[in-house]
Amino acid sequence: MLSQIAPNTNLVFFRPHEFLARENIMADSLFQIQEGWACRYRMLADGRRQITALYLPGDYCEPQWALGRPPSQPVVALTIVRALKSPCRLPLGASLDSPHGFWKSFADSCERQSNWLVTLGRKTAMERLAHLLLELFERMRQSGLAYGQQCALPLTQLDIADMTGLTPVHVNRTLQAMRAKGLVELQSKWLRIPDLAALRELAALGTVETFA
Amino acid sequence: MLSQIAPNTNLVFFRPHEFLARENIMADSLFQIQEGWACRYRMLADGRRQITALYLPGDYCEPQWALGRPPSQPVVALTIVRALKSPCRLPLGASLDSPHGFWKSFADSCERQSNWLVTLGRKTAMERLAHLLLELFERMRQSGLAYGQQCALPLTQLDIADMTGLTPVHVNRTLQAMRAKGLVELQSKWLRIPDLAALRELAALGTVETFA
DNA sequence: TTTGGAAATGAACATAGGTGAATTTATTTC
DNA sequence: GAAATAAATTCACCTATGTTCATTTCCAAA
Repeated sequence: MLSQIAPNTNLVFFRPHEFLARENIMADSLFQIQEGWACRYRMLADGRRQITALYLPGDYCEPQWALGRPPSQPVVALTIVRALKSPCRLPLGASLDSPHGFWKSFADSCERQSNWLVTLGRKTAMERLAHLLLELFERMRQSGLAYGQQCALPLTQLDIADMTGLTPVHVNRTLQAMRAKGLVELQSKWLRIPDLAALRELAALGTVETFA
Repeated sequence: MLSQIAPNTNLVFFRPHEFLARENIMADSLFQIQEGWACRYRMLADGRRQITALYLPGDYCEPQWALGRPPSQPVVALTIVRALKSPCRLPLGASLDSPHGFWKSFADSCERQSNWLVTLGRKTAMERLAHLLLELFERMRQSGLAYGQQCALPLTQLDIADMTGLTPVHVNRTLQAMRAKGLVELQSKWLRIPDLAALRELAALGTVETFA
């Protein structure tokens, strides 16, 4: 794959908790995650935290930086991250018509963000978790990182809480209820979804949504 | 201003409740709102609704359509809307470097959306309302539609509830509490903010945020 | 000017999810 | 493989917000 790396592109690594970008500091480069997970978030003054995006292998971090303004939220590695770094200004021969690549990725992330507005604004705890686990599984599968009904899920229950707008205690309670119903298996950073259709129904509640 | 309208651009009108776009039906054109308000939303199967974007005068509706995929959520007029309609594919000589125009507008809407994730995920009812009223006031002011500390706000309390992820009853309670504290005046579709700084502090809770 | 429907308000009660603190189980690290 | 640290789990109790339904106020249409 090395032969596909464009000029001005090089490999970089981050350790867990290391920043890929800090608030208000102009990003000079765009990353494409090769391996590992990262997240964007915002902290409130009293310590409340909300994760606003997750970056998985294959994702660009962060498409919006190409629109030419400094990151308004920090991005931090959740695991060891290996990424391709390239100059920030619309790299990658981004054509609006190509069904893949940068713009596709950007449109996907906009749509996911909009789906999360619905989930955070209107869904119950169990529906939120269903949405999250399903979305992550589908994204991992699209990158060829799912194996049957399973995939890696290197998030702590605290991370999950900060993504779903719940408390860690309630995430724990709710995951147990979901396990009891046979909706998910989740242990030691590994997710299995025994019944995809059931989880989809729970997450979407009848709306037509594709987690892409 | 008529002289500034590009070829292939023409004026269109919508009545309240009329659709500017429907779910999954490819938009053939992009609107720039001249007058009136519209919103994008999603309904769940049991009737819960979440508004995911508001379109005010000056806004493009909807930047994402230019990325070449059908709208995933309907857009409906909240008031009488007058808009400029132009062919959908990246109109407007959109240059990435211009500090205004299409891409600026797009980046703004991405950032607002991300701010709403934080608000819906982590903020209390009063903080949510403060965020909403402040954002709307600032946007109206930037379009020259605010007068001193006041501006039009043609939303019902039901609309506000569907934007903030609350119930109409609780919106009502909370607005009254805010009135009692002298934080806002809101009556007959008109908003006045006696103390901008106080409302900002309540909305942001110490995080550095600009509602742009 | 009336009138009919929408919007706002009010009040009593219910509950999903939050809080705080302790305990147990995993996971690193040396 | 023992110690140290982080993550998950449990429990008792609490509260912000939801629910239901009635009442009042506001407007727009005739």
